[in-house]
Amino acid sequence: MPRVSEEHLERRRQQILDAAQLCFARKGFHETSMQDIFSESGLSAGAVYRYFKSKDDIIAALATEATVEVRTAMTNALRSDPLPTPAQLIQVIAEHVVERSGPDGPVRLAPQAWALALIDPKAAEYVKDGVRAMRDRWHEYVERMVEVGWLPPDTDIRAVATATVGLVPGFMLQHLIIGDVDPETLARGVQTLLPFGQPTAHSVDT
Amino acid sequence: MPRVSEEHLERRRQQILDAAQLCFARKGFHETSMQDIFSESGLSAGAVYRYFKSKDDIIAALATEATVEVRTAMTNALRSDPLPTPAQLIQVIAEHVVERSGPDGPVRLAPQAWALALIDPKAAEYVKDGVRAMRDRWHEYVERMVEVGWLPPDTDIRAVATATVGLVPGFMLQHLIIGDVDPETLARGVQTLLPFGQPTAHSVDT
Amino acid sequence: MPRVSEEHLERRRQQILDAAQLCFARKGFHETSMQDIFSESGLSAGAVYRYFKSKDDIIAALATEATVEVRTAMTNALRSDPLPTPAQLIQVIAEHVVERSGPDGPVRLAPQAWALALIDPKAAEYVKDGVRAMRDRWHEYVERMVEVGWLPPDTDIRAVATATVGLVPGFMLQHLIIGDVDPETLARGVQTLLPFGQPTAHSVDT
Amino acid sequence: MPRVSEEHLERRRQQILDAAQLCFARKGFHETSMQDIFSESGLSAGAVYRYFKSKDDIIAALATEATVEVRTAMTNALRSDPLPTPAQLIQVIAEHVVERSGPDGPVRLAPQAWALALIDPKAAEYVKDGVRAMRDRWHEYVERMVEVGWLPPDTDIRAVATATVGLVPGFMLQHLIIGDVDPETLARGVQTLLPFGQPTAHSVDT
DNA sequence: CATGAATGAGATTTCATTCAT
DNA sequence: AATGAATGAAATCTCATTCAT
Repeated sequence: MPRVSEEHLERRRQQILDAAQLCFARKGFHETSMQDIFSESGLSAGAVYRYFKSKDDIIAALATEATVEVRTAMTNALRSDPLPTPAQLIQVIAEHVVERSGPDGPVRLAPQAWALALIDPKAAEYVKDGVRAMRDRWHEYVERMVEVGWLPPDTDIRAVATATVGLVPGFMLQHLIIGDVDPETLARGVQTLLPFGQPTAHSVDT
Repeated sequence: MPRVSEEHLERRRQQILDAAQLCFARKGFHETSMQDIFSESGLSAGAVYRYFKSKDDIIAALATEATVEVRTAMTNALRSDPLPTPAQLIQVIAEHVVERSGPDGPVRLAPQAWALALIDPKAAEYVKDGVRAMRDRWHEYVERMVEVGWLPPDTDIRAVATATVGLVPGFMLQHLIIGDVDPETLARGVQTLLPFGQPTAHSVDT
Repeated sequence: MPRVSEEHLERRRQQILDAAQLCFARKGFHETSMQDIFSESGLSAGAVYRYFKSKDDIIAALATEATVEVRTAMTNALRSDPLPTPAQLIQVIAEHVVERSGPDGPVRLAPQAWALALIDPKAAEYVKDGVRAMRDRWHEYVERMVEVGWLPPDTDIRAVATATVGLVPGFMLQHLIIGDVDPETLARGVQTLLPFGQPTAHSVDT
Repeated sequence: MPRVSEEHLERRRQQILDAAQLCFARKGFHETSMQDIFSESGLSAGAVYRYFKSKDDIIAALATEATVEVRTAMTNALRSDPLPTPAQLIQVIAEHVVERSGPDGPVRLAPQAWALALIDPKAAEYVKDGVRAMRDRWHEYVERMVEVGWLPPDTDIRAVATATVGLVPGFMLQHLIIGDVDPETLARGVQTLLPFGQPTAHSVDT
């Protein structure tokens, strides 16, 4: 079936990634055998290995993508005008997370990628990039918080970004592992702590 | 009626767990072979299997313990008098995390346990307990924040706990994966966001 | 009725054999994959399989050729007039061997063909032919040795040919595997043992 | 079955080597699968891999041994008193070769080892050692030939050893591949060429 | 005539676990 | 109680070959 279109090749590649994502989300990187991926994709061993050099290659491709959409959602949200409050921002992100957290959802790969990064130096590279990218978004957001006067001009922006970056994995873990949290609750909690954009903010505190 | 003392048995058991923890911290649950544990512990296969029914049993024992000390540290801190500010509290916890995050440290097991929980229902049970226990501590702390007037009486305590619980895994991931954060920075960020116990709190906001 | 010329077909065939010979000389029959041959020849799988039914076919074609040139050299030398001494003959052959023993040289296929012949009955056929052809040359040479009076008339020609035939593989193995022998040394050794054509021959022996 | 005797371990090791030798002699290194060795030895995969790190390890162990007995036979023969004639010596060796050349005989591994040495640098090491050891024996023999006056005092011993060393592989190849030669014929041929210890030696030549 | 994507059997090796000693 | 030899299923990956285009 040679001399196929570029598009055909890309479709095959995606077919494999889709199958692998389902398998990984269900069984994890290690417990998923290549045979699982062959079966799920409907392709033969040789076919899969034509598109990916190794299982690690497939994992790398997916682990890199796992949180891309969530980050994109965050980027869009934080750049909207007027600046969303922290509660609004986190709610948008949390909703994206929930949407992609079903039994087969790509978000389930994120904790596995974190675990992998502690073990495998190759994986550490790209997982590090992902986490850093997330923190960069928060950094940008905190800058804008300063701009609009929600935080003082002398704010240590990096320090604040470091603190806030935990909101997303914190929600992911609670959602994926315990499963009893929802974006609204999270947003309400954040609004209570960071009552920007509300007249009653921290009134007790004064 | 055993020939050896109860104490001897307990010591052997701990010997195995210590060895396994080092191995797991270095290579992860899956990449660590039982042989690795035999070698590290200096015991034979038969000996290890006398104390633990299976590899999963060892993982369960360790994954349960992984964050126990960090939680204890948190419990102690939040019950001290006067109530620590969020920044003080998180700094104490983060310092405990850092201390236990060396190349062999038990904290490295936590992300692996999270990943495992998504895959293995048995593991999900005890990991869930661990995460819930952490959230319960935050719940208790938020209650006290209300008591001392840092948050309004009608605060949705559960929602705020849900939000704050991410601070610790957020820091752990940044520390373990990227490695460029420290407790002081985190505390400063938290102090900026939640400026309790400081006269200048959110003054920009009014 | 082919669309392309006979010459084109032959050229393609040779192109494949040339590529395969390089691969086989470098990596051996088994370690060379068909993909290696595709790459080296610049042809596609389909193209190669149009000219050769199987990998074994290519091996057969090359293993047959491997020592043809060396045998031709021997034939020419032994038929020259006057009859070369054994030392002269072996030196000519050894020089041909050395010339064809570089990293990619066809002589490197010979030991592989011998090994293959012990395993594969098909290969045994043509390798047997090659070895027999070599022995026939020696047979012819020994006949001429008798003719010129270097060996007695009642010489068991076949027995002598059997003995001498080892000189070439013996040199090949030492040259290919150890690499510290040269045609001159070999010739000197032969001249010492079989001092024909020299006045000092076996003077110790008389 | 632990805490077994040293002897038991050695027996197991030999059991594996014996099985592997049969397999390799019959099918060659590559065509023999590890499964073949498991079956032939009656051991499980795990058992075999306890004693040998890899298939290459087994090959190395056997390829090293393949010609040891033949070399020992040669050593014994050449050191006997009085010095055997070349014909006597080669006949003894050839008989040893024939005895060990049956369908399962270890001598069948020698050509395979030669072929392997051209491809695999690891194998080249030990095969080189084997070939060199063989040449050293011939070197020793040629020295003694000089001592007893069969060759002149100014003989280039190394050159002569280089020439004679081919007698054994030459016979092996003819015997293994064509199968129509026998030690007596070979000895007769050598006697004709190197007529030491006989009154009629090279009489034609004078 | 030529392409090269696809096949799928089969190769080597590892590993958790058992149990005779 | 302790040993460690043995098991054998399963994992990843390769490769000669085919055939639709």
